[in-house]
Amino acid sequence: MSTKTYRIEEVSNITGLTKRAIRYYEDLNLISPQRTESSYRLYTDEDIEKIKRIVSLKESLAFSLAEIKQTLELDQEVENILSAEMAELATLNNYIEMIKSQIKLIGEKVDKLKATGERFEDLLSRLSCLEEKVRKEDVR
Amino acid sequence: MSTKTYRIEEVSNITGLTKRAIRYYEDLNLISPQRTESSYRLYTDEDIEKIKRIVSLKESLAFSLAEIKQTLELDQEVENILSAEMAELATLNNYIEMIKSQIKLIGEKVDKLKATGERFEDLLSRLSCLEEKVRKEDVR
DNA sequence: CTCTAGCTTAACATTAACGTCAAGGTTAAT
DNA sequence: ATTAACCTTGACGTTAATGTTAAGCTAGAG
Repeated sequence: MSTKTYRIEEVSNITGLTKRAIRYYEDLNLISPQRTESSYRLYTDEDIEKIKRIVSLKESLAFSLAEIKQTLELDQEVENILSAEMAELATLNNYIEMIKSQIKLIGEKVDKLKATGERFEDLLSRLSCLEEKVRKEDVR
Repeated sequence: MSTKTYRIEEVSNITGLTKRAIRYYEDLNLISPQRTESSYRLYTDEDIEKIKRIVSLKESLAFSLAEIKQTLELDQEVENILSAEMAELATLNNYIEMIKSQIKLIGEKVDKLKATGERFEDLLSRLSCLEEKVRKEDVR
């Protein structure tokens, strides 16, 4: 068994979270790394996996109001262009790129959410199996 | 044209937002309802549609850290049950229901995100048409 | 006309999720 | 043994997105 452990800075680099955020998650009892005698936090690969799951769930956070505003504005601007049926080529291509990146972003969020959903689908089917089994034994 | 207007409380009931939130969105320039002479806010059906879009985008917000924690805990508890391969029927069915509701919730968020995505897909294809058209005219 | 319910702005409060010091202990290389 | 580069725990600051309270107009029912 690989018993390698990591200190917080390394974990920060691996997960993309700040050290502050990682400690904060510990305050919230999302994670509970071991400690050295001098109370340095030591993270295992398991801890890191858990943190990665947290990050994935967090990243599927969709929109702050500021982002919603931008989204609606982009929408509106494009609608204006479309109804005017004219614009410079450069402008058009600009907007096309912006919309493409929006679509990509949304797609990524959808994927992450779906991954979480599938995880639960899996748990559900396994639980259902167990339930059936237990039910039969109870009858017996 | 239906010129019906609504006062803020009505809008609150229709959209499920608090009056405070609705006013706050106005501060952020997400909406700009008309005003009566005595500066009462008057919302049109269009305003309400816009607010509904905002709500939809907001609801696709996936998880706060508190929710993430619950999600991970549920996951863990189910894993424990599964690995122990035993539990009372009532307990099992409880967890099955909890997981089902998680799955449903995630499905709803995915749907809302997808709706937003499709909206942009539509804009993109219309923009691309226009771009092509403009490009041809430019060449001419 | 009056009263109540609803509207307004303004201002301060709160919660989540961190950022940013500060003061001091630890580790490891030189 | 020293020093730089880590780590620790506070504690206070910040931003977004509201909640709450207050003080004072307004609209509509009776």
